[in-house]
Amino acid sequence: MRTSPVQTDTPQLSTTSYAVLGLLTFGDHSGYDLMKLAERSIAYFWAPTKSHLYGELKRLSRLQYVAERHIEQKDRPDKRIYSITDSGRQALVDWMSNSEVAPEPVKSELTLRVFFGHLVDRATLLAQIKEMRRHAHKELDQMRAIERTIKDEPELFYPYLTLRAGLAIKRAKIRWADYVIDALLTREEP
Amino acid sequence: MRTSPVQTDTPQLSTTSYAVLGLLTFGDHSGYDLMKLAERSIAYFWAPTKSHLYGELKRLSRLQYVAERHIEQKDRPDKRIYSITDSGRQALVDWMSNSEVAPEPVKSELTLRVFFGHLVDRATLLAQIKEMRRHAHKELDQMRAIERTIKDEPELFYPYLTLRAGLAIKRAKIRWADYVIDALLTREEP
DNA sequence: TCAGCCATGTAATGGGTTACATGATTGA
DNA sequence: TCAATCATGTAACCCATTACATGGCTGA
Repeated sequence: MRTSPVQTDTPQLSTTSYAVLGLLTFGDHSGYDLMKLAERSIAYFWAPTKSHLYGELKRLSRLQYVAERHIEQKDRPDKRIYSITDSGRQALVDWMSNSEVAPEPVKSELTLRVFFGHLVDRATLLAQIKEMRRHAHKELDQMRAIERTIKDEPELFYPYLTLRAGLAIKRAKIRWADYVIDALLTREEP
Repeated sequence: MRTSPVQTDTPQLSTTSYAVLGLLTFGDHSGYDLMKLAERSIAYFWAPTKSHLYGELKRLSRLQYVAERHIEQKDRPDKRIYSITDSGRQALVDWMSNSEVAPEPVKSELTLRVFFGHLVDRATLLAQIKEMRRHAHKELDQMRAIERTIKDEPELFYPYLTLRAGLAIKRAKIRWADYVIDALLTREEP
C-alpha cells in the first residue's frame, strides 16, 4: 500500500519568484523598478540579481501570475509594467501559509577560514576578521539610519520587524568578531 | 591602454573544495569519513551534501591536490583514502591568505515571509516564527553540549571560536523571534 | 527481522551569478 | 565630458541539491 502523492495545484516556484510577487503586492512596477525596490527593502535578507529577476518575471508572466502591459516611451527605453493577478496572489498566499518553513542552513566562508586557522599566521586571520567587522559595522550604521525613519510608521510594521532581524544578526557578528580578535591577541602564539 | 589580467597560477576552486582540503589537513580520510567528519565539525556553517563532496574529491584528485589510494576490503565495500598533497596544501593556504573575503549575503526565507506579513493572518505567521525558534533552540542546546566538551582543549582553539559564532547567531535569532512574537501579540490586529 | 552502518557514485535538474550587449538622456 | 540613470535582456557557466542505484554486514 502506498499513499497517494500530495496534489499541489500550484506549481513550485523559487523563493525569488515569491519575493517578486510579494513586492508586487505593494503596487505595479517594471523590472527595473522592482530591482531598485528590492535593493532598498528585502536585499538585506534576499538579494536577487537583475538577470535573475527579469527571468523570474518572464516565468511568472507565462504562468499568468503577473500581467504585463507594454509602455512605449520616446525619450527613454520602452518598459513593461507588471501587476500581480488574482491567481498570482493566491499562489503567494499559499506559499506564505505553508507552515513547513525549511530550516535555513547558515553559510559562512569566513567561519570556515577560522576553523582552519591553524594553517595561517595570526595576522592574516586577524586582518580578515577585522575586515568583516568593518563591513558589518557599516551595514549596521545604514540599518540604524533606516530604523530611525521607519520605526514609528505603522504601515511599515512588518518591514520594521525584518530590520530588527538584520540589526540583531549584525550586532551578533560584530560581538563575535570582537571576541575572536581578543582571543587571538590574548593567546600566546603556539 | 589596458591592464594585464592578474595571473592566477592556482585554479579557482569552490569553497566546498577548500573545505574538503581543510578537513584533510587533520589526516587522511575516505569520502565517507569526510562526510561524517564534516557533519560533526563544519556543518553548522558549511554543510556539503555527500554527492557534492564526492564530486569535489574527484576534481581535487584530477588536479593532484589530493592523492588517493585504493583499499580493498572483503567484508565491506572497497574504499579510497585521500590525503592532501603539497600543492593541495599550497592552494589551500593561498586561499586562506587571500585577504579579499567576500561579504556574505544573508539569505532568510523566513524573514522574507515576515516582510510580507500583511498578506496572512497573525496566527499563521506566529506559528512559523515559533517553529523557527524551536528549531534554533534545539540547535543551540546541541552546541552548548559541544561547548562544554571542547572549551578547555587547547588544540580545539579554532573550532571553539567557530562554535562561538554559532552560539552567537542562534542566540540572536532566538531573541529576535521572541521580539517578533511579542510584537505580534501586543499589536492590535488591524 | 529490520534498521542502520559502511561505501561509492551517476543523472537530472535547478537556482543563481557573471559577463556581455545596447543606447539615449540627464545632471554635475 | 563623463558618470549615472533608465531599461531590457541573452548566454554561459557553476555550484549544489535531489533522486536514484547497489549490497553485504551488524546489532537491537
